Amino acid sequence: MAIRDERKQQTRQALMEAALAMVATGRSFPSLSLREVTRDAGVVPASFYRHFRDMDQLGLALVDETCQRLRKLIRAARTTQAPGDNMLAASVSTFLLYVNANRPAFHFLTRERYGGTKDVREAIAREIRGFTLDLAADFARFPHFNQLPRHDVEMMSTLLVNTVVSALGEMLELPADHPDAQGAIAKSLSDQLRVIVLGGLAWRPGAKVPTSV
Amino acid sequence: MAIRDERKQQTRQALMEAALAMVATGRSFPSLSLREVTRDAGVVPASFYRHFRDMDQLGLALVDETCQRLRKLIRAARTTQAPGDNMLAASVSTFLLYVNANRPAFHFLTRERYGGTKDVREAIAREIRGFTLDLAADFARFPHFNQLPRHDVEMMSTLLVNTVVSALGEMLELPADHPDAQGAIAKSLSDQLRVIVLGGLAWRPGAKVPTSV
DNA sequence: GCATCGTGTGAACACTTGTTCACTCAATGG
DNA sequence: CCATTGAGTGAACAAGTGTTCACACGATGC
Repeated sequence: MAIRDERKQQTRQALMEAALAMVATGRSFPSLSLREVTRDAGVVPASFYRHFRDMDQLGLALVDETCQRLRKLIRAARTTQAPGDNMLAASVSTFLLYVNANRPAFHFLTRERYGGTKDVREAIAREIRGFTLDLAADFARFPHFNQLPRHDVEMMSTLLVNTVVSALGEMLELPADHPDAQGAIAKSLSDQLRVIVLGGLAWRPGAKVPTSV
Repeated sequence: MAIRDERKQQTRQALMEAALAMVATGRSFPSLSLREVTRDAGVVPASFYRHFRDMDQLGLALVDETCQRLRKLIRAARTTQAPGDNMLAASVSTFLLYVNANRPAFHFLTRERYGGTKDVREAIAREIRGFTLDLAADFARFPHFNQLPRHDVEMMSTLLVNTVVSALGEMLELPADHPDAQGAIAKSLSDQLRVIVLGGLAWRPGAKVPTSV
């Protein structure tokens, strides 16, 4: 019962990787055709239906699997992370290593975050939110922040994550091997994160922000 | 020489609005077909070529025109903006009004920022950068910030703009008339902007941020 | 008033698309 | 060992695609 399933997963993987590779070269996922994907995967179009009902399902599977893989990696990295003064810069640099090691996956997520179908966008938003909450939990253990309302800490986590995601988008526009420009982005990103942390330290809950909306 | 050009601009506009409307309903621009657009615009496919060489050119024109329009609006709003303590919240609320009044345009820009072709992405990035520099110029006139290096002020402007853009993306996922959720986003956004400003006030240039990348 | 210009037309083209179907034939399990 | 299962095949389909062409016919400029 092994060989059969194994081969099936193999072509399933081929389909997903073909789609991922095409997105990584600049195509947008919704513009990929089923036939293109099967062609690149070295399989006849009809075989596609043995694995996915349609392209939308492929997209969802792609989100799930790439997110699952990234979550594992990030979780592993976070536990081996020694807290300290230059924690930010260190986190940034390991994050950039991830990105370069998983460019196609990040490319796909970045493009489909707003570009994909409703289901895909929601799946990605859910993943980002989950990651934000994890970060908030970590963050809420630090001196000043453990006295802030949970809501405020989440607000700042969201801000941090958004900032990282923006830098990610900027990085993916660069060619893969451009260390100078990547270094500039890294510097800018860790400066920005530092501004946010400084702001968080100066933050007092519920202070003079008129909610005039 | 008036009537002819006028009618031409009219169908050109129809083509652009048709594309914009389709993107606003959730389609991604690269997946639109030339024939679909002409059909929605009430024109035969061959007429398309009287206005654009191909769909890519339509996309670029769409970026240019929507950005131009938005820039005018924003510039007008900025000059009528009285600086003051709740400037942030006021800016946020007028910004949200813009977004709701120009949903299709913002939808298009948000989706194509990472989802479009290289040319389109670069055009949008250029626009955002231009806007960031404008904001930095404004910002550099305030007490504390006029003593920071230009580079740092731009870094913070970028951070502010990225934060607004993230909130924008979140807003566009909501249905158009959902004042409660929009209010929540507005509150969160102005809190986040406040964190950044607080961080900027606490920022000292070149202070203990190790560039270990 | 008349020749010219140019937007929009409708038909035609060669292709690609998603989906279906009956089929092969190796792995599976009793 | 032999019947069954199911991943992959290749052909066929109706429908949609981008692009081209000669043509119509009203506005334009002399």
